[in-house]
Amino acid sequence: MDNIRTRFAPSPTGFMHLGSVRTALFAWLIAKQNNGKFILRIEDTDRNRLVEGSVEHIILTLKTLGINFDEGPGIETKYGPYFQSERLDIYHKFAKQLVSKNRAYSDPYDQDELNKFKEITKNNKQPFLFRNFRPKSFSDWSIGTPLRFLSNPKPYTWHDEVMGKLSAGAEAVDDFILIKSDGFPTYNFAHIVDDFLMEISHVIRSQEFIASTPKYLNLYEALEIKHPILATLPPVMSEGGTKKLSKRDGAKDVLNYIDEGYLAESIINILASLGFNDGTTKELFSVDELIKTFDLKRVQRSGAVFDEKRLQWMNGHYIRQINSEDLLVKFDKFWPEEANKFDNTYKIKILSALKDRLKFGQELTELSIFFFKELPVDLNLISEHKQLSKYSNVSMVTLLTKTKAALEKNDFTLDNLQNDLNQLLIDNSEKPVTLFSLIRIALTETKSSPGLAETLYILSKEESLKRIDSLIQALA
RNA sequence: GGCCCCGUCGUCUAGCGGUUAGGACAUCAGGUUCUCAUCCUGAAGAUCGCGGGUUCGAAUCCCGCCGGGGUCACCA
Repeated sequence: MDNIRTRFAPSPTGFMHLGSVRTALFAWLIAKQNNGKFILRIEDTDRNRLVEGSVEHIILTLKTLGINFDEGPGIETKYGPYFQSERLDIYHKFAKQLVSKNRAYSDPYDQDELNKFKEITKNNKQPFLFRNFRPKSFSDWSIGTPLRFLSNPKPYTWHDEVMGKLSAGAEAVDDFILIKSDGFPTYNFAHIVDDFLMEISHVIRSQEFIASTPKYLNLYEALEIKHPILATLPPVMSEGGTKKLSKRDGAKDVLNYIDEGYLAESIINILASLGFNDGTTKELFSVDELIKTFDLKRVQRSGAVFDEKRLQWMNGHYIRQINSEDLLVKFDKFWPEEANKFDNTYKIKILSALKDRLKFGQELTELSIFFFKELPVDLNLISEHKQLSKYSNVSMVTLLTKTKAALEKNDFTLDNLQNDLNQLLIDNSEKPVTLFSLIRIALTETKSSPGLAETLYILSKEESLKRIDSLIQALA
C-alpha cells in the first residue's frame, strides 16, 4: 500500500498505561511495515484536563520503548503544527464551511435547558437525542458560542480492519458539539479535520470510539471527505478482567516498568502478544519480527487481561540474551549502594553469575548485596535448614575449619575450587546438601546464591576465608 | 435502560465443518553429582458461556438466552 500514515493522538492528561502504549505500538508497526510515517499528534483541546509535563512524559515513554515518531512535536513538516491548540484557525475554517453548507448551527441552549430536555426524554423512557430538540431557526454563529453539527441521521454499516463488519442504527447519529464555547474544537471534530489534513491512512484507536463512529461517518459525509481505514483495538483489561485498564483504576505508568528494570523489548513483546499472534506457536518476537509479521486482521477482537507474571518470564528471557557487558550499562542503577567501591570487572562477574536468576533489574539489589559487603551472621539460616539443624556446633566448626585449610592452599581458579570442594565431600563423607550449604551460609548469609565454586571465585580468597572465619567464631 | 462489541484451560492464545481441542505463562512433580534460578522432561488444568437448530458430523454456520465490556459530555 502507498503512503501509509498512522498516528497516535493522546491527550496530554498524564502518563501512558499499557493500553495506550499498545495502541501506539500497533499504529507504529503498521507505519513501519509499510515504509510509512508514524505521527504523534497532541490532542490538547480540553484545557481543563491538561496535566503539565505530560507531553514530555509521553514523548519520553515512546522514545524509551523505541516507538519513534516521524512527525510530531519537534519534528515539524508541512502537516504541522502537531498540537491541536495551535490549529484553532483550521478548525474554525472547517466549522464555517459546515455552517455555510447548513450542516452546523449555533447552539442556543444553556446547561439548564439541556438538562430539561434530558429529563423529558428520561420520563418518556426514550434515549436522549439532541436533534429532537433542535431549534426551529438558527441564529448566526460566532466564536464564543457552541457550534453544533447538524446531523443527517441514518443507519450505517462499515468495515473495521480488526472488528470486521460493524453496524449501528440511525439512533447512533446525533447533533454533537463541534466547537466549544471557549473556541476550542471537540475531539469529535478536531480529529477528523486533522486526520484528513495530515493524510492519515489508518485510524487505529481503542474500543471506546466504536459507539461514536456513526457520528463521525455522518460528519465525513457532510465534509465531503473520505474516511481513513478504521481499526478498533479491543481493551486491555486490568487484573481480574472486570474493567478496562484506566488511570483512575490504578493502571501503571509504563515508565514504571522501565524503572523497575523491565526491558523495552519485553514490554513491546508482551504488548504485541496481548491481542496479536502470527498464527503459529511462536511467543517471542523481536521488534523486527513484529514489523514483518504484524497484521491488523490477526488482532484479537476480545479484551485481554495483562498478566505481569508473563511479563516477568519474558523479561527474564531477554535478560539472559544480553551479554553481561551490555547488561552492566542497562542495569547500572540497580546495584546496592555498597557496589560503588567496586569496579566493573567485578560487577560483570556478578552479572554473569546472577543473570539466570533475574526477572527484572530491581531484583539485582538484593540478589547481589552479599558480594559487596559481609552480612551479619544469621544462625537462623542453620537452625531452619533441614539437615544442618541436626548438626552440632562442634561438628560444623570442624567442617568449616577443614574447608578453610583446603581453601588456603587453593589458587582460586574455578576448576580448582570445584575440585577441592568435591574432595572435601569425599574426605568428610558429607553430602553437598549439608557441607555446601554450610559453606554457602558462611559466605553469603542468605538462603540462595550462584553455584558455590563460582561464588567463592567471585568473592576472592581473602574475602571468602574471612567470612568462613566469622561463622566459625559465631559457632564456637 | 437504549445502542454496539465480545465470550476456547486461572491468564495470553491456536483453531475458520471431521484435531486425542494445540502452544505459552502460572501451578505441581522429576532430572541437571549443592541452595535459588536457568535448562530439560512430565503432570494437572477447557463438557470450547448456556440452550436450541442446520449437518452424516459444529469450538467452528444460524437463532435465542445468559454473562462481560464499551458508549450514550461544551472528555478524549
